[in-house]
Amino acid sequence: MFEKYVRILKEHSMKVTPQRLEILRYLDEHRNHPTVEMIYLELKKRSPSLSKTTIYNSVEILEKHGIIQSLRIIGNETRYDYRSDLHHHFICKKCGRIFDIDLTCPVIDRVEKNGFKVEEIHGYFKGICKDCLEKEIEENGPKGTS
Amino acid sequence: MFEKYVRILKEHSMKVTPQRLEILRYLDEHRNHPTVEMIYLELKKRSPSLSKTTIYNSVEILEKHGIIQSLRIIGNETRYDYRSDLHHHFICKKCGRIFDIDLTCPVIDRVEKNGFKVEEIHGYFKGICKDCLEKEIEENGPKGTS
DNA sequence: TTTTAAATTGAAATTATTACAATTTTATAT
DNA sequence: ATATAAAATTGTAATAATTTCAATTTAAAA
Repeated sequence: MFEKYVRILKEHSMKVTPQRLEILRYLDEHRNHPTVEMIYLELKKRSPSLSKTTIYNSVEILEKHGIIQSLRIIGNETRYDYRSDLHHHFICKKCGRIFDIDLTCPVIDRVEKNGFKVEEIHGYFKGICKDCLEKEIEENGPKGTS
Repeated sequence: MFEKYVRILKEHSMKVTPQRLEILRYLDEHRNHPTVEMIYLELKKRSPSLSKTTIYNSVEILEKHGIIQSLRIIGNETRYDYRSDLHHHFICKKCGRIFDIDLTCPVIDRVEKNGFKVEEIHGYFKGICKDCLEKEIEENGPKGTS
């Protein structure tokens, strides 16, 4: 059940705690780029003694070890992504869902050509997702037929 | 002095107020991607009755009209950029300065090929800027000679 | 099993932002 | 120039997100 996450923590010489395992599992199984609040409310159902500070501490150290990644794509809250590899994000302005975008960034070279040493890239795309576009067409007819 | 900003506000049918003019001028002349707090502290020197709420209100409406742009590149605060055209940002992890990066994004097409309609792009690059890299070389010798 | 360093917890503090009601100001019509 | 109405500014209070901190508990090494 948790072997996978135990292994990850041990690989990083991090202590294995039930809280960290639950947080990792939640992020891995949901992939919904949740806020601390979302993780907290969900996990608190099964572990009523869980503290929100623990979530803050855990996501901080998990990110520091490069196990997870934080996002600041919308609103005032930080969101967390189980994936830590380089990829971008798209947020739908209609439904609010955040999608992972698997693209390698073709402009790093050009930025580095200006003398910058690039260590991280965060690409945030905002617009309307496929599903919401299709719904719009159903409702309004194709190409805004009025 | 302020004619430029008066013109911008009028073009958008926005009321012209001294506060808005000062905020626009500050953003235009500094280009340091300041937080609300930074704008507030600076402008308050000359206009002691200025309210922080006014800064929040103003940057909100200026952004809504596409006159300025907001950034969420580091920390918990929103930063503001006088430029509203499409460009990216680089933050130096050493000196904390934020640089404008003028690159057109070559991946929009590929994102849209996946069915998304892209309306905004925010590219955040993090690393070490040219100046800080050069300082490192001065201090440590070239290529980490120890 | 003991020990010790690290993690968890909950409360309090801090920081960023938003809400709101009273007052003032802008810009239009007179 | 003046009156008016709508909108902006202000200061305070409320909310929301995050951080700090000290006490307690726990993980894992000896």
